[in-house]
Amino acid sequence: MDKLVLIDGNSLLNRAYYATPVFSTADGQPTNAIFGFIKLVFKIVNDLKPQYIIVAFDLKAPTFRHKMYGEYKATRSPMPEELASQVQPLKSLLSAMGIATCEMEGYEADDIIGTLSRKFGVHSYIYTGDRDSFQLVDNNTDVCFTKRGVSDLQILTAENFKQEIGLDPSEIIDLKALMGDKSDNIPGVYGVGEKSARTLLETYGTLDGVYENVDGIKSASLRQKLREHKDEAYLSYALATIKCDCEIDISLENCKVPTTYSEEVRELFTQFEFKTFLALDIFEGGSGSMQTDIAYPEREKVESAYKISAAFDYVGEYFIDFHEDVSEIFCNGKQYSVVAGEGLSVINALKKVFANSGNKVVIYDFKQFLHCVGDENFEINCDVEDLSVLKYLADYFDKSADLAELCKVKGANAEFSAFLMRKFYNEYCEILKSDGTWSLYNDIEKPLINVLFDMEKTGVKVDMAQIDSLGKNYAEKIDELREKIYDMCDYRFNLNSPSKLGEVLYEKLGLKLVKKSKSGKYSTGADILEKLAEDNEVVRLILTYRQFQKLYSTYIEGFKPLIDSSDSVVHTTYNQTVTTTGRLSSANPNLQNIPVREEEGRELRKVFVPREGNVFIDADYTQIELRLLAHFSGCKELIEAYSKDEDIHAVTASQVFGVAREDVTPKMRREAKAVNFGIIYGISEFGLAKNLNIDVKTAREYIEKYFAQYSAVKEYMESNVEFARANGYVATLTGRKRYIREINSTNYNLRQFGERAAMNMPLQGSSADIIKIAMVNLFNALKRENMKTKLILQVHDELVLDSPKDEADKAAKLLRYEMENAVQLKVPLKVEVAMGRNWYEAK
DNA sequence: CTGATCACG
DNA sequence: ACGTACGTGATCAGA
Repeated sequence: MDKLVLIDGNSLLNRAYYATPVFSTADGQPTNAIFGFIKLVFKIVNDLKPQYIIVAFDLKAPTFRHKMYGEYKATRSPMPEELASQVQPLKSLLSAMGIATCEMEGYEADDIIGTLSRKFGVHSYIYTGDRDSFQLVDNNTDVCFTKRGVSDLQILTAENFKQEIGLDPSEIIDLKALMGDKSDNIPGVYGVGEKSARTLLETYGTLDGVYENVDGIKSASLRQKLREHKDEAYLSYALATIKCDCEIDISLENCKVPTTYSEEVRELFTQFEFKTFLALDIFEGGSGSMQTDIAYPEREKVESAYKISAAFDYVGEYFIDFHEDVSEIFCNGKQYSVVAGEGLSVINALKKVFANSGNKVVIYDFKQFLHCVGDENFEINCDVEDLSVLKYLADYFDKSADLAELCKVKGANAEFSAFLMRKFYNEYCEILKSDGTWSLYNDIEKPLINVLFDMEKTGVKVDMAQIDSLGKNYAEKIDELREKIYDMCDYRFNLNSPSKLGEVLYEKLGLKLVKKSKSGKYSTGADILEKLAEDNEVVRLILTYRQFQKLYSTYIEGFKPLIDSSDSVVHTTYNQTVTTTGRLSSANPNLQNIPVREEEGRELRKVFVPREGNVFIDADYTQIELRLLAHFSGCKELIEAYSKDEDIHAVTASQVFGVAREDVTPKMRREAKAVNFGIIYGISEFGLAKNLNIDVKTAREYIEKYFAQYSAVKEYMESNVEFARANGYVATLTGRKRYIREINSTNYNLRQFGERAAMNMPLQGSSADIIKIAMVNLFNALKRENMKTKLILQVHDELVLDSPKDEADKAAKLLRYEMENAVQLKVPLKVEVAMGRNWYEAK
């Protein structure tokens, strides 16, 4: 049977808009929704191979439903401007493409689709993001529902409908009649939600059935609700019913799926800057192949060292998807699947590839590869590019974990991973080169890979005696506290379970409930317990218990298995490709969150020690993000304060509280410090109030005062938000980008979050840029000076060196110099350096 | 496998 | 009327 595709144009354009990050052409026309829409159309045509296609649209004019019920869709907020401006261009494009569209005054797209699905005696496939259309499913009609985004399709057919939805298609109308529909403002029966509506339909079958048996309904309140809102229920039934017998004058002949497209379409794609589509062979004179499919190369399984050795005599580009057991390697037009086994090690086979300076290697996660090499004689003379780092910088949206997943996400065959690397590599390079961030990759991130590898490989030495003795102390404390708490509560329970603790605290001990968590459980977070602790001994003990429990489980027990028993060294892994701001992260173990704020935990830093005969040199940027704020905003007061090396929090305090510098109290300084932090985070009254434990009104006054004093900062923050709104992203000093989809969201909370992220990222991210530059430069300087000093730790604004005593002074000077001079800003970068026999002393 | 909690910048 | 500081990772409990 012939296939007819019916697309709910408005619904899918909307989905495409929110699923695709906002982007625009050079002249400012947003095109993301159009792109997403056409991509989906191509995908449907390609996968389903239908004979006919029609796209139905709603019109602005009121429909028969509005006449029935004035409030119909009244609560719907208008389309965002960036989306509205894409509707007409899409229609023109579809028309140029020869794809039939249909819209009718007085009717919605749903009605058009319903009617057409019954009209021609073909099998219809309805594509929509709207559940209303579920009622249209029958033996000749499937609904392809875009669950999230546009690619996650749920296919509903006559066969699977009951199983997937739990109802028959026609019952969708009865369901809506009872429960209503918030998005369309269909009232339903007030007080009846999905749950009770489904129960009713299970029992009585239809809306009529429900009302015929309304007297027999057990629940008095439900019975009353149904009686009271009977009119609304039947009105809702009428509103939810899709009309399948509209008068539509359209013939199938005019709805054929095009095979090739005119020059006009090519021009429109060019105008919209749709490079992906221009690359397709779908224009007049071409084959009409919609296949974005790449012509995959020959792939050969190799198990003999001899054979692969011959292949690797080739000089040129190599693309390597490295795994110790099976590596995929693409070179010279062919992909080799190298299976490690007796007499064939992938590393050995690759030795001559890396040794030949005429080669260029593209690999996914070079640092990981270097850890696997292990061979002292493995020389690297060729240029090496890391696709995982390139992807991190260029592909802002995809969060796929590894190369195999990336291939799948891009709709390609993951077996040809190495071959596909070339395609991805070229795409990413082009993106970085065209948006001016090639140097961020080439001069910072790429050399940083080797720095991080060296840091990880070197590792940090651990004092085993110290960790054991601390562990013992903590364990004793924990036992003691646990028994005391059980005694005082007169009840033994799992102290580590927040939910049990909540029950005991609030139900058994009858403490005043402050707040419930999202999932309806009692909150027992430290900020809440601290308020209760003022006049409750048990709560104080619980807080202390928690503190030691954390230290013991995470930093003693959690650490032990990660210490190399042969030399007492821990090797963390620095992840270069996870954060949205450009920071590194550290894992297994995380060495970037070793306690420091409380003395009990700070002791743990005595565990980390230099190697024999060495000292630690620790250097911290002081307030680097606030200095960047001064730089970017150009705020005169801040720049002046930093130029004179003044106490910035005290300066802020005197300005915000309107007192002379010498009259600033410690409390005022503390509060001003919180304001300064708040500014960096994209301040909100509520957040500041919570942090300082003051009321929202006071917090608001602080913020207003701050912005009144530092108007340039206010303008700078606003400009970030504006920029993000217009461009969809914000950027750092080096051009590192973060796209913020939430910035134009219609959801207030999401949008607010987007705005705070837009304010924070350039500061946090530029700080990350700067320390990365310093790390690369320091690494080179240490090498240049032939020094044995090793960079071993990075904690966002702090670097730690493990340095032989006889070169420590020189190393400290280099360290300070490279950090302070990584970049030139309008304010000086200040670094505090300290030395010590362990991390505790050096900080 | 997610949420709550808490360690850091 | 709602839910709120930015960025991470580890551990534990309880589905």
